[in-house]
Amino acid sequence: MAKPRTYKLLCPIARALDRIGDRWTLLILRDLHAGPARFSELQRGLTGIAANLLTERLGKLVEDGLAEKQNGAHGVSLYALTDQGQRTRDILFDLALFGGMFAPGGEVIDPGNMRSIAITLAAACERVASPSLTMTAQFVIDREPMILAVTNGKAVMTIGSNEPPEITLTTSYEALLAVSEGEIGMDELIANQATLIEHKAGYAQEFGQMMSQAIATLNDR
Amino acid sequence: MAKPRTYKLLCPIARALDRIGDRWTLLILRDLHAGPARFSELQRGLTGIAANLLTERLGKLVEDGLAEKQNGAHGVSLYALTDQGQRTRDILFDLALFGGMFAPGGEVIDPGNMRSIAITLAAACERVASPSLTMTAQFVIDREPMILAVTNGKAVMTIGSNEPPEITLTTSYEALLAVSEGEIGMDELIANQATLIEHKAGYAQEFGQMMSQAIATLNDR
DNA sequence: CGGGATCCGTTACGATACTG
DNA sequence: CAGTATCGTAACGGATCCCG
Repeated sequence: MAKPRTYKLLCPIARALDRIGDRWTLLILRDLHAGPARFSELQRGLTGIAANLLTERLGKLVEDGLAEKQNGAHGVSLYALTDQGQRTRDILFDLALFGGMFAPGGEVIDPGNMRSIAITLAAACERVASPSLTMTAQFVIDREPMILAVTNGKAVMTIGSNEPPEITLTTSYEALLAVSEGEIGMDELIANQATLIEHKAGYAQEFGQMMSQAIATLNDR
Repeated sequence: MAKPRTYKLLCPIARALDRIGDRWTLLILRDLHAGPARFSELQRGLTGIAANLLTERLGKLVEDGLAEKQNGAHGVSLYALTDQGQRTRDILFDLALFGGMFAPGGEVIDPGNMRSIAITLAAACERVASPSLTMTAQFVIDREPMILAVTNGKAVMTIGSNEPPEITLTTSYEALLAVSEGEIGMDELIANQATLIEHKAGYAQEFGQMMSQAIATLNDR
């Protein structure tokens, strides 16, 4: 009788899962937390999602008021989180920290773009940042720039380069993975496989310390 | 090729969802957070889950080290969270608070047992409890007892009656729903549709205040 | 009766092809 | 580029049966 598969329970957890519990939906939200994205950008980042599923999931997110379709420049349309959609942030933070318990599978898969790790890095940094910390750091990973804005201990990572950073870390996805797997340390990364530029003096040490601790929280097995 | 539907991505959120992202799994964990449960108890609480799915999900949770099968008294077997499984707590807390944004569906469905609301009540109480608060409260909802243990601001709700409470609130599921929907206030609940017993003097006011605020956070639309 | 296993119709997903 | 359409396959839902 054309009934969708919903839990139809009064429990708020079930109500939440009826909106964001479907396959792919939380990963779409994950990517949208790194800033507005176009359809093809999302599709590229979600290795292997079928176009029709992405269409359907985005449609449901819009319908439920968690995302909206914006008209960007040059007639391109962008999907962005609404205020309500932003409130999935804590859930994704927790999932990222919980998922660190499990060893990743075998082969390294090209993630398509860096959106998939943006919120994870933000979660890990926020976990270890002191409540008073404020800094703007730029990451350039495989030539893709992203900005980590830490404001009074709250961390947000956004794809692009909107704000002038106090520090820039340039490295590769694979090298960063090696760090997150504990194969090399943050110090070795900076020494051998990355470039760290201080645009303002005195941020390098604090940044390095934060990142070391942050990445350690992603791998507490 | 017998490949299960996993994301196979390095992102820890994807790794997390590969363990707990399947349909029903998070709801099973929700119920297990209220204490060890037998198969039939879980099945009754998860209105409509097919037995084979519950079997499969439990098997995967055990395989992934998130739950374990215990041998209880009289040869009954119990499923319980492992330490790793306990770490889904924050995720469920956030889901409960996020899900409060959405209005529940039409019909009131008998939840089968009270496990489904245990972690939600704990989440709401912890959200509003001061970091120094410690108290033990008993809820008896539709004759089912559960214990809310708040320790230094951390809240855990467990089915049963293991600890002597300082206060007992006896009421019905429907009345509690009416409060959570804002139809009646906590004070009206206590006055008309519930019994509040202080086993130690002086806890009633603090308890009532906490519950009012807690339930308000479950309904911030 | 509790704790599942088996079977089968229905629904959702995944891959590819196609269109404005 | 941003989706729609189609179709084979995998997962789910409900029922029935089995076993201690």
